[in-house]
Amino acid sequence: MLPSRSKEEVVHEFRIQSLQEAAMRVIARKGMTAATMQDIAEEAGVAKGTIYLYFKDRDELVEKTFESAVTELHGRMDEALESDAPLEERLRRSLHRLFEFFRENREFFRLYISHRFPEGDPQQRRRQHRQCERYRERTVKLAGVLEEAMDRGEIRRMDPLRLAMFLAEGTNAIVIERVMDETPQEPETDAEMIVSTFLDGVRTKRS
Amino acid sequence: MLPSRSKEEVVHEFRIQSLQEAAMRVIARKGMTAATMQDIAEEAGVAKGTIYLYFKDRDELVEKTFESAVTELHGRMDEALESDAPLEERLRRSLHRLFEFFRENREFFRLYISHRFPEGDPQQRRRQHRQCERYRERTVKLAGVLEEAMDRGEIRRMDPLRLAMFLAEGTNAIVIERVMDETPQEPETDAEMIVSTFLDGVRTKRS
DNA sequence: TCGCGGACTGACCAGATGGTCAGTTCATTG
DNA sequence: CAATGAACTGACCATCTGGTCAGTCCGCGA
Repeated sequence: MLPSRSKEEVVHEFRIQSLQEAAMRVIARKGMTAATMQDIAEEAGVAKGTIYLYFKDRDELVEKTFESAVTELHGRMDEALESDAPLEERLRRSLHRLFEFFRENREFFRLYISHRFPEGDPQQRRRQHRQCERYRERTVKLAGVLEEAMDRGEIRRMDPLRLAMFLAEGTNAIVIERVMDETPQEPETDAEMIVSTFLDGVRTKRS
Repeated sequence: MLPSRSKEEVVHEFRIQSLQEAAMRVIARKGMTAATMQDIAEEAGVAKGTIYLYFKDRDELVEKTFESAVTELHGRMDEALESDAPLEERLRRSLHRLFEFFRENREFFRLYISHRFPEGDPQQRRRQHRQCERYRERTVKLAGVLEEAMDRGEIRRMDPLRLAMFLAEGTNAIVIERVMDETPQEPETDAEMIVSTFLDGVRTKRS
């Protein structure tokens, strides 16, 4: 049983969430650096000062926004990856959830990729380091699954991390097209194409 | 024979080039939006105002800088892609040049990727559209080569553009690791890993 | 009904940054 | 040597934006 939260706490959390959602929309529309606090406040229908009642500063707002969404996404994908099905099936399911998530949360995409290459001095960059790590988590997790499959002899042996990066970024390419060019398509098709290319390659076999 | 250029023109072009190189270094160090005109001027060893003698505004400086470098990179890669060797060989050579280029021009990398997801209003974004196109060029070119290979029966038939995107982004992943984590390695190794994964996949074949 | 206090507002401030331009430097030329 | 003007400088300006805070609003309890 969850501790019964007072009405105030519920309202408070609701505000936080709606501010985060507004931030996601604005960042998606204008880009990470171009999205101003004023923009986000207007999008959320509050005054700029109100945001500072719920978040210490701009960085905290962006960080928390990113954190919530990425936790949701990674949770869904990990669940699929952790089953005991064969690699092919696990990859397919995990990719399916990835595409599904980005189809539901198109806004999140820009925020997501803007964290891959944090800007600013190395000093400033340290603050974003943890968020960059969240991105890397997914790759490391995937590398673990791949290494396991190598141990079982399902795939050939090679550097698992590098292979995971190749797969993860290649997958992103498809997401990029879907989100940026607004070409809706069944997640199944995309997932299938990636899995089969990854596992079997594209070369025609000569009998 | 090139039209003999006057001494002034030579000096002028030299200045432009050294300003562009300074811009590349600063952008690589501080990031696209954090790099100020003051920073770039200091890096080039001139006063801020001097930059405006050679470039209309900040946008033009960045655009021209990007343009020069990307033309160089694409030129090198296209040359490799356009030979009449089998696909495998062409891919290998092209990737080799890509890795080589980024090893020589680490600075360019941040500028390169920052153009993939232009920020700003859709209205402002239009100015960057052409630069975004330069990025896409490479993918389209690659897609053409892949389609040709499909026609010849070298690889199985599928959406060539999507396949090219997958390959191009997957390749970027490796470049990212090399450039960001500063782990030098022979371009040959990376290129070989990508080509073999792409062509043959990773699944162990059962006889 | 009154008054309390937390939620909210938005004018305001300080710092940063792109861009300007009046003034300076200096090689060239008559 | 003096005059010229192109190259260059850097103080200055206008604007923008993150963050502040004195004041307003409003629901609720006495």
